[in-house]
Amino acid sequence: MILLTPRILRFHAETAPPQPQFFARVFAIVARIPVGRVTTYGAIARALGEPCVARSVGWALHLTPEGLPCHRVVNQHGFLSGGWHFGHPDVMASLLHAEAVPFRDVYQVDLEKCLWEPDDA
DNA sequence: TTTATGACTTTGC
DNA sequence: AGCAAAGCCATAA
Repeated sequence: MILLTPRILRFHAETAPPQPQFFARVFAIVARIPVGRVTTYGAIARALGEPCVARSVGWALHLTPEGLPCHRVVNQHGFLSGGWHFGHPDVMASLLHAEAVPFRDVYQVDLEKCLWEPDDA
């Protein structure tokens, strides 16, 4: 289940940004990433209909609620950019290894094999 | 309100 | 193929 932090909810309630529940959309897609697969910020952004919000997607993931498989989100090169959020990329790498995600390098997954493109439809 | 930053992407060299 | 610069969006200060 997707959980929005009180701060985010309050922000939406007060300012009503042009992109309603932008975070919720990102979170929903991240939550739909199958086990053993990973996706990229660009793919998520594209699923949102805005290919250029990749950066914002990373921002949203910064506020990732607990229970969201944010470790399955990597950059276009397959690097565990977000791994640092876990304290150490090895933590993220371990999570991905546990899901049988093919690695191209120690901190780089093989997008050719495990890339999952989200479908917002 | 304006400026600066970021878990990015794409284009150009 | 690999490195550098510009662009885009949302957020934080």
